[in-house]
Amino acid sequence: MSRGETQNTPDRPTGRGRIDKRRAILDAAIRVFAREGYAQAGLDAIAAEAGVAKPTIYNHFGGKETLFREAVMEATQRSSTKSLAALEGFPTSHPDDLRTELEGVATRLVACFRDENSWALQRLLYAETVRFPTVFDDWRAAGPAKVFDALAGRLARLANAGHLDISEPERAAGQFLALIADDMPMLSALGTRPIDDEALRRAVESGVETFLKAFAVKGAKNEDQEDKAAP
Amino acid sequence: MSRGETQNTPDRPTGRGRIDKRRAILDAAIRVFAREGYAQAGLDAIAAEAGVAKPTIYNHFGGKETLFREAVMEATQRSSTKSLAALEGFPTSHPDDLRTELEGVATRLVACFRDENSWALQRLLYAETVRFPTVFDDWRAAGPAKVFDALAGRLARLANAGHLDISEPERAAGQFLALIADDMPMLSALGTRPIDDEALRRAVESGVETFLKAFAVKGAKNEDQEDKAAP
Amino acid sequence: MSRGETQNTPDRPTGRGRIDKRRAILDAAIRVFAREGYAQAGLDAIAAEAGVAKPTIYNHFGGKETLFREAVMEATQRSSTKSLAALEGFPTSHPDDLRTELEGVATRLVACFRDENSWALQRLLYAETVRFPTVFDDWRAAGPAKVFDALAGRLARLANAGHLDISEPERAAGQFLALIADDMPMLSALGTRPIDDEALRRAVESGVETFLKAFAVKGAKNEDQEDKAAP
Amino acid sequence: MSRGETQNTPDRPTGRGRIDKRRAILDAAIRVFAREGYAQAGLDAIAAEAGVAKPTIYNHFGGKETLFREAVMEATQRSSTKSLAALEGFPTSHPDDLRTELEGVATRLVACFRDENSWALQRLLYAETVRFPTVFDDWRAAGPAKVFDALAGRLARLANAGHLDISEPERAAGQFLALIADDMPMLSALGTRPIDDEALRRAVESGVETFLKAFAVKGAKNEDQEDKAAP
DNA sequence: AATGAATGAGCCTTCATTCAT
DNA sequence: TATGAATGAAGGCTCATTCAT
Repeated sequence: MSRGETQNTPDRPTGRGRIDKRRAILDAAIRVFAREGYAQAGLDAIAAEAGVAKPTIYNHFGGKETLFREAVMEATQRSSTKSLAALEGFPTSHPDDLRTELEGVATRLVACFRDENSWALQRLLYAETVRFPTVFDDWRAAGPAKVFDALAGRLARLANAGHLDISEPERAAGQFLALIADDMPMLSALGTRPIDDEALRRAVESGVETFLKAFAVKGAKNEDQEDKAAP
Repeated sequence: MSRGETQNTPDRPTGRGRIDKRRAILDAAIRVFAREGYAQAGLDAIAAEAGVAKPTIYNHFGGKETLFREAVMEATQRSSTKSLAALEGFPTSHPDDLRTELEGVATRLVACFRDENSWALQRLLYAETVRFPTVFDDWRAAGPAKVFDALAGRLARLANAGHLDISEPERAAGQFLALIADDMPMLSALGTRPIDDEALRRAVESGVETFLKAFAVKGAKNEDQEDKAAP
Repeated sequence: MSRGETQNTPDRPTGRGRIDKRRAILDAAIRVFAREGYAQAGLDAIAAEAGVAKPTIYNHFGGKETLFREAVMEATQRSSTKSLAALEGFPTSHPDDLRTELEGVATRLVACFRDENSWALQRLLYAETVRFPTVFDDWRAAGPAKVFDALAGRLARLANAGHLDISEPERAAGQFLALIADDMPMLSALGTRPIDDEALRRAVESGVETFLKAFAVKGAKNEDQEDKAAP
Repeated sequence: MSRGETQNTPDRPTGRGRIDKRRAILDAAIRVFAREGYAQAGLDAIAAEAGVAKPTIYNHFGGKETLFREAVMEATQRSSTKSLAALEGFPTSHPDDLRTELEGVATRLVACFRDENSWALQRLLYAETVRFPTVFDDWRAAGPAKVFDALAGRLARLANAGHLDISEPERAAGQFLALIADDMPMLSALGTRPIDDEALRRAVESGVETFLKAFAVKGAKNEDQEDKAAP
């Protein structure tokens, strides 16, 4: 429903089969592209993994490049939806414990970023933006930009409500993301190895800590800066 | 030291040709690999761009994979050397104006990161770490790890001297880098488009600002926190 | 039997192309392999001679080695069939004139051996048994072994009927073949030059003569040993 | 001394080194050609096995083809010399026991034929006579023809002395060789596997037996045809 | 709509040969 | 003389794409 194209009469089994094949091809394509890269990925492998014949891919997508673009956008949709969901409920209407709330979003976001699908996109984009510049733009608009805007908006709301001392919400959003997630590529070898959960948790916690030290409202009563708050 | 790199003896043509060709091949290889990716890069193109015959590449490197590894490490070396040089002289023995000094290193580091060579490495690593896991480890050890350690050491020295309030220097180094450089991939479309100088300057400045708000020594006399210093 | 060989249904173009191409490739392959040897033979040449594109060879045979094996076995099959046919009708139920009969089979067999196809196999096997030992075993089992056994059986029958004085039929079969065909490699420069028909005829005749001198039943009435039979 | 070319002053160590290298190259060449075949054999491998640099081969032989020709002829010389030596002393001046004498030569000849060097020649000639017709002629003249003639001459002498009943000595020589050696290719898989000694011995013995049955002088007193000689 | 078969183009690699020392 | 270095040519194999069914 979110991104269907034709899907005219879902009750017709004919249409279903076609949809199913299209979906199977896209799924196989993302996997193979992520595993092999664009140039190395073979349509043979994709066709085999999708359980269809090679020409069927051409019937549906016209060629390798279009398949790549559509597969990337499909994965972007999935990834973006998850990330936006991670922002739901933040901030609460009464952000009593801001640190806990920030750690909550941060943890949920990081959980999205560490998803295999997300890394696959990351690697494919780094690898192929030179050859397919528009893919990057489409990805940014459908993925990171949405998340970024949503986060900035929420931070702005918190600032307006006097819970944070932020003058440029977009800058703050970027720095928040940087502080909680910039370690991940190194921790996971660019997404190719499992991340140590504990190390990741500490990095997130520490990122939030730094963010709060920089943007917390000074003299606020509900902050847990007991270690530095002198009477 | 046995087989130096530069070895400036232009009077002896013997052996020079070999060194020159090797170097020409490595240079061409990085360019072509960065432009096309590992799988898509053709040894034909590399040979042509290096001005040598294809078998010469095999005489020197044995094959495509080894050439890739050596080219990456060569570029890593260059990149790492530049970045380490950017850290030279930081901090000065008397860091009177810490903000200015931090902006200095940040600006110099960011200048390194925006270098075409650096982006090429970044893209190649994201693209090929799945296939060549050891390349990632070698790169990290010879590049980012060195810069990271050097920066962490310098921050630790500043903290020990009472100029910064840092408990975990390595964490602070990571967050410093994140704050000043995390924007770059998006600003430059993963290194494929020229960065807006002014936008980059503001991002660096803002990153340093946030870093200082989080790690500056509270109540210090030489800090320029006049905007927040309450009377 | 599931996928027959000839399957004469020229009205159904479906699938015929496949069979035809496969056959054309095998034919071309034997020719080129025989002419150039395994290593020197190029798949380009085979494809051109077969009138197909190079990848078609890979679709059908998977690679050069498999193509070689199948081409050799195909030629072996053809050769073996011919040789076995040459043994048909020998001996007749009433071998009145044994010399004439032996000269008949000998002549027919030698005609098989001098076939270009047979020489091609011979040369390929001598050349490549070092590299492909199993090819030799397969060839022997499908070719010479069959002919040899058939001949030995027929000689045994003649011996049992009292027409020849043979104690070891297999040995006699080998010696018969040696006597009638051992000259051929030298006469034809290992199959690379046309054999002088008259020389070959005399060699066969002489071989049979010697065979008979060694294995004819002494004192038999229907032998034409009038020249040596002393009163 | 037999086939030296330059070899002006063998006392000069300079000349010795040259001779040694030439010889080392020839030895390596025969080995590699025999093992790999002409097309597959690499000059790299030959140079490495000979312990010289590749251009040295060109200095000595001019190219791959000439090296092949000379290596083959060198091996032919060796093989031919051995085979001729096997004929020495046959027949003795008083051939009392002809069977034993024939089995002696046969055994000695077969021992030559089963030599690795001899098989290498055989395989190379079968493989390359199509491409190098003159090599075959040179080989035949320097090798088999000599042996054949020598054997035919000796058989003729025996016939003239009344010890054998042979009208065409050359034909008899060919048939003798065929009878004692025609089994060898099959027994040894064209020289690629060790021959069963006992099987070979029986084949030789049986070949001589057949030869004698065909060419022994009838009614001779010193023949061991006790099984057939009726009083 | 889906597929088996076929293909033109291209790539990695190897090799016989030559050049300059 | 002997060699390290370089190269033009060619070979085996793969792949994205199309045709006919």
